[in-house]
Amino acid sequence: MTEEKGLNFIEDIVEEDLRNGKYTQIVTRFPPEPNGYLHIGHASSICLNFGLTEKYGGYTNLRFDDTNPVTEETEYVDSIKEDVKWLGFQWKHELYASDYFEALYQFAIDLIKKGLAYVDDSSSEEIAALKGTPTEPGRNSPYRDRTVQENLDLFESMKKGAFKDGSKTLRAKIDMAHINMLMRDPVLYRIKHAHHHRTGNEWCIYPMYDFAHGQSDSIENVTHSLCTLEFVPHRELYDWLIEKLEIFPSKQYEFARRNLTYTITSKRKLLQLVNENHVDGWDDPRMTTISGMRRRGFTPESIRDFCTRIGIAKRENLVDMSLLEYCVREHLNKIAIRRMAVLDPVKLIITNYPAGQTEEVFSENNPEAENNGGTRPVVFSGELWIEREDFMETPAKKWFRLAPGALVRLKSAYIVKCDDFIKDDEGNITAIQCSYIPESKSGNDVSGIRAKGTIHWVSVAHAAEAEVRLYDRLFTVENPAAEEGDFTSYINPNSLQIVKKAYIETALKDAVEGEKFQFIRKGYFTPDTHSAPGKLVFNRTVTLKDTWAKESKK
RNA sequence: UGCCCGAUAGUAUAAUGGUAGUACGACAGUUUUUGGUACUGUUUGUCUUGGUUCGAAUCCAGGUCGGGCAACCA
Repeated sequence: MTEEKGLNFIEDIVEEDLRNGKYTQIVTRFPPEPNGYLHIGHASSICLNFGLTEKYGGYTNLRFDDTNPVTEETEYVDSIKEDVKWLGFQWKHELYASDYFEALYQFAIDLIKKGLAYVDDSSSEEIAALKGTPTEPGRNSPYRDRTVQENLDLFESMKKGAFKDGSKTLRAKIDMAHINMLMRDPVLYRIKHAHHHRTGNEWCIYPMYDFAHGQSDSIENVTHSLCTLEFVPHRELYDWLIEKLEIFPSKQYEFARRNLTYTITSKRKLLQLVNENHVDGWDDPRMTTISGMRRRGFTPESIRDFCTRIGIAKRENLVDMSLLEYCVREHLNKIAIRRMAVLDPVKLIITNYPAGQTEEVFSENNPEAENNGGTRPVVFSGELWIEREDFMETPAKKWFRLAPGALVRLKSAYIVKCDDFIKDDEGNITAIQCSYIPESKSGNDVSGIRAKGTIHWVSVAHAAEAEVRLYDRLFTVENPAAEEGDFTSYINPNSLQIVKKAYIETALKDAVEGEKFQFIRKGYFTPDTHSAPGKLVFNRTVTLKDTWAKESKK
């Protein structure tokens, strides 16, 4: 079978490497630093790395880039593993850069012996001062010409804890006039007397990213090391270290990180939202973290579909949130169970329905399911809750819901005609009076009447109650990170609207976390993580498309 | 005033010297007991100037614009 869709530039590289026999299988890795929760941008990277080995054979490792003990925590490790698994991917090996601390230490000694690294006593300010600028060369450190033996001894003392934080570093000896600033004798090791989440107090020197990442890739025989564009200048150093160390030549390739409108994808900024209590935690349903989207009701399938659709390239981008919403609607439409819930209730009284009478009507569970999903019984009565917005005292043009004198179908039940309505002293409508047409019962309608509109309802005497949380975009601007000033000043004050008491049909009473529902005509909903029987809480994942909302604005 | 990366409809992404496609969005229509879904149609694009070529989004040169690079972060 031939591939119809065009390949992205990384797939091109992989196919070329496979075709010319450079590799017989490929190895990739997903390498998060455990200093925060994963977000939609990581999902894209995960899909790329795991997707590549699923497609071309080989495997993908999960590797925690835990070389900075002060920012990293086990809580983050656990959440990252959960999120990757939830997205539906299985890593071959669970690995940690900290597993390689001893190996990396030996690499450093190797470099020193080759005369390619030295211990520098300069402070970080002094190092910066000698670094030069992008347009001026740097100057050599006074400690640059120490002998190999002296460097070996000093480095060993560093490891043994003889020196204070910041007093010494190990640096590569490359070229202080190099056009690439990262090649101007980059720091390889720094002293940090800090507790590490895995190695405890065993080490007091920690490798920098540049001395850990490529070597870890190499140790694991990673063939294609994929990272984001900001690491392009690091590639030269990545290759230099592998060459001088004479180890497996992993290759780094860079792609553009994905950005999404009306949100942020920066762990630092997400952490700020959490710390400053702008949101309810990392898994707040308004957050585009994996855990937030999971709690909001997104499915792994929809997120993976989204990542496939936005693709991978090297140019800057800002993807429309509407595409993500499309993907989740597309999946939920197929799997979500249809139920009726009234969020903003007003009473509808059927004056010609016998007082106290009830009857069961049957309503489809999911018309999009293969065999229709079957039906469930719903109790109908003469006193119902309907949505306040489904009635208009003075109907707009093209309005075909309830209005004085208008006919409307009550979903899965009867057609009713609005005869009158009642207002309180302040002019609020408190009840709508209708008469129903007995011959129009859903399923065997012999009335010959056609109602253009259909609305949902819940019987007053049989309704259960639930809290419903309606979410909107977290920011008021498309690209909060690019705006002037602090991004938190662009937070949407109406991003969460809580409906304390919504009326739901009885079939919804046993809803549990993980279940997906469509509240007919209102959107897709899922029980919140803190929802409990008797105290139900639903999160709105996304609204349905609403062409009437557009029409009514005309 | 150095080096590196990039530029294709509103957005994202294909076309790898040979018909500029696809998806989302927008707009219009058909179907509909969800103003949902489904289906149909319409709309809009190669940053710029030269060059090579029978032929350039693609190759070359210059320019413009956007992003990155001077952490003991990753």
